[in-house]
Amino acid sequence: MRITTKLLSLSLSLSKTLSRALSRFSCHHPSLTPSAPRYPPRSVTTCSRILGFLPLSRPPSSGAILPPPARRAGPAFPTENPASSGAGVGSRSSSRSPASIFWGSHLSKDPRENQAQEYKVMDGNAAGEGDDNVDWNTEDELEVENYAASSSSSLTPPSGDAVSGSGEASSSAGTSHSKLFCEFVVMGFSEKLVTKAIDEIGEGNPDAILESLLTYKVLENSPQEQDIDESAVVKEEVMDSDHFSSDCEGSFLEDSSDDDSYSESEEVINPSSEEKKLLFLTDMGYTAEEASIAIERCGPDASVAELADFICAAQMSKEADALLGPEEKPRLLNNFTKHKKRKHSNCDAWSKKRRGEKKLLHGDEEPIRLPNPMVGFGVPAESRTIVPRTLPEAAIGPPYFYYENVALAPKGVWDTISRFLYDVEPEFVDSKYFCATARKRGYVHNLPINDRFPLLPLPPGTIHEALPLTKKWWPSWDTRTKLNCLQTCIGSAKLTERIRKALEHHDGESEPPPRIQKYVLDECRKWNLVWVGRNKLAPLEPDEVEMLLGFPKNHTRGGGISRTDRYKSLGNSFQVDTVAYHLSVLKELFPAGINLLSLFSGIGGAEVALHRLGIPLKNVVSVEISEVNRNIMRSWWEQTNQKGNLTHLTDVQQLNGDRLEQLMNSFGGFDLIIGGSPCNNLAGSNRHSRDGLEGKESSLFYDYFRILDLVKCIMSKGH
DNA sequence: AAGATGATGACTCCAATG
DNA sequence: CATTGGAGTCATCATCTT
Repeated sequence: MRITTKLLSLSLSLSKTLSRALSRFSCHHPSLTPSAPRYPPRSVTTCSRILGFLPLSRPPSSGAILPPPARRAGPAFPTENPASSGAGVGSRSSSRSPASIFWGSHLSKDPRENQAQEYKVMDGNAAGEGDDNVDWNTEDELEVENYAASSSSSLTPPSGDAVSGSGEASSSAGTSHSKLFCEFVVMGFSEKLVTKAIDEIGEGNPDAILESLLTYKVLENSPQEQDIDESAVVKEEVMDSDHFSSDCEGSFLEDSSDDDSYSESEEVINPSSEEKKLLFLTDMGYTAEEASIAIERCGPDASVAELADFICAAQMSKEADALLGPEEKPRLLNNFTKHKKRKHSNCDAWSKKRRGEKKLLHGDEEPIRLPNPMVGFGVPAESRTIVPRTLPEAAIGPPYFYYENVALAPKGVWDTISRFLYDVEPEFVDSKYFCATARKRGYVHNLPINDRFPLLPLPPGTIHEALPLTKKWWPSWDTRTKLNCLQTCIGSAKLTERIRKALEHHDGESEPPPRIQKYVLDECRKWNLVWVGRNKLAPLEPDEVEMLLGFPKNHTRGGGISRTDRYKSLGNSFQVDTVAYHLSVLKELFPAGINLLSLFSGIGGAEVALHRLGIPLKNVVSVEISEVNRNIMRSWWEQTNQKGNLTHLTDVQQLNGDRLEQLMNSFGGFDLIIGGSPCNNLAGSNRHSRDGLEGKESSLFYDYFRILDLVKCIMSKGH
């Protein structure tokens, strides 16, 4: 029944190694530590494929580092999701373009196609007049003055604080290396090996160079067993990748349409996600056979990480068969097989097993835990001394980056996010320490954390301060002082009517009976209701939500935006004061202003935060799928008399290296890359599709990483 | 067509309890 | 240490109404 500890830790460490190896395949990731379990040939192949191995002939800069799992899988399953409904998912949703079914087609896409969806806003001083409509107190003082179009600070912040160029790429690469060289380095080969290979073979034959590099890689690890087998696998998979874009296309489409024909059947829990995982695993370099066996054994609901675990474990157990003895493996397989019939993912047994695994681990293998209290590296009210953190070298900017998502994600999600984002420890913060509403979020960033300061004026800290008119009607038995998380839906009028009737029934008494109190308070907490009259509760108005989240009043109002859309956009947004506190350290680093790449911009929480901090926005490239949200931000941009340039793009998936390089060439690179990718597949409120990081929308996280890593690469290449 | 409404649990953490 | 119950969560869908 129990899996042996040996196999468990083996499997887990392999999974971790795999993920680390994946992460490593950017020019900023340090090499695997010598002590780490080696898994090189597989990793090389895996990552090479994920990197878009085959188009060696393509311009290096156009290469995406890591296609998200859904990129190909999404359109291969013609669900009902086209752009129209996709846009409704929320401010950070992103529809899948059928044209982007395959990486290859992506690469060959005319960059102008993306440009066509883009429009330029407000060049220079052509901004709209007055900011009278904007309603925060310090608006006037904060308006940026004396804007000088200096680009001197665009690449290197003046302070040496956290800036120590990313070692590997800048040390020997310099600017003299060819694009080919850079491409191989990006793939994860050491500069030494690449130099050696190119010297031996010359630049004319990339395929031969690749062969050599793979050979070196194998030779490097030859003292250990198993490598002979693996080298064979490498070859095979290189071949696979050669016809990867042509041969597979048809079959994938056929398969998916077949699936679709019985997808309505209730026995099939989630065929498309199964297929997705199959594709993802084959992308990772496993054979289709391995992948489908894993899915069959682990069940249709196993995560990709679990499936990878399984395959690794199976491979290792196969190889270690002679050593371990024959009775161990069947146990392992049996255990995994048990999960096949589970109706829901992350079953208890699995969770317990995982928990058990983690207990066996130590040191940095600990899973990420949420802090209690959730104050991150410090909040304004708290005067504890901040321990200076040490960032992994690969994480150090430029550029700075800042990533956000819900703190209460399913287990393992933050471990994955952290691993991809250069092993930076997430900072979990509840906005209730900044304002009158809770908002538990995780932030992964490489910003300095000393000398932060809060936005002024400080926002109201309690419900009564934020909504003074409610104080009069607030009963003593409602002890809330902070609101719960503001979400995308509000309580209905019918609900508040029911509550009113329940309360009126006990109007003569001094207090309603405990049962009624409990009912009312439960509903209040669930729907964030506030007291607006005798026995009268009401959901928050959109402008109250704006205020609580730190946006100017009427930020989301007007211009054809419906009330429902306002709630939705606001519910998906940053809490400005919280984010601004973290970003405040940029003010002295970039006195002349910053160039900003804002992914999943939504209604512009990042831009508003920086603006309120008094940090001039020089060049802002904002990517946002929802037209409604783009309109909101464009309107804000004009109303606040911005002096910089705003470039709006629609789809993060279409932002490739070419386009990025083109944008960066025009103003010298980004100082900050900020974004919170879609949370809807992670959020607890989602009963329907809480699929984790591999979910349809939430998997766009990998695009955040892809783009961030591209920018890092482009910037380290030097312009 | 857009808005309003109600129905739809699971997962995770944590404090209290035994 | 294991168990239990409470609390909270950037949501989605079908259906009805306006």
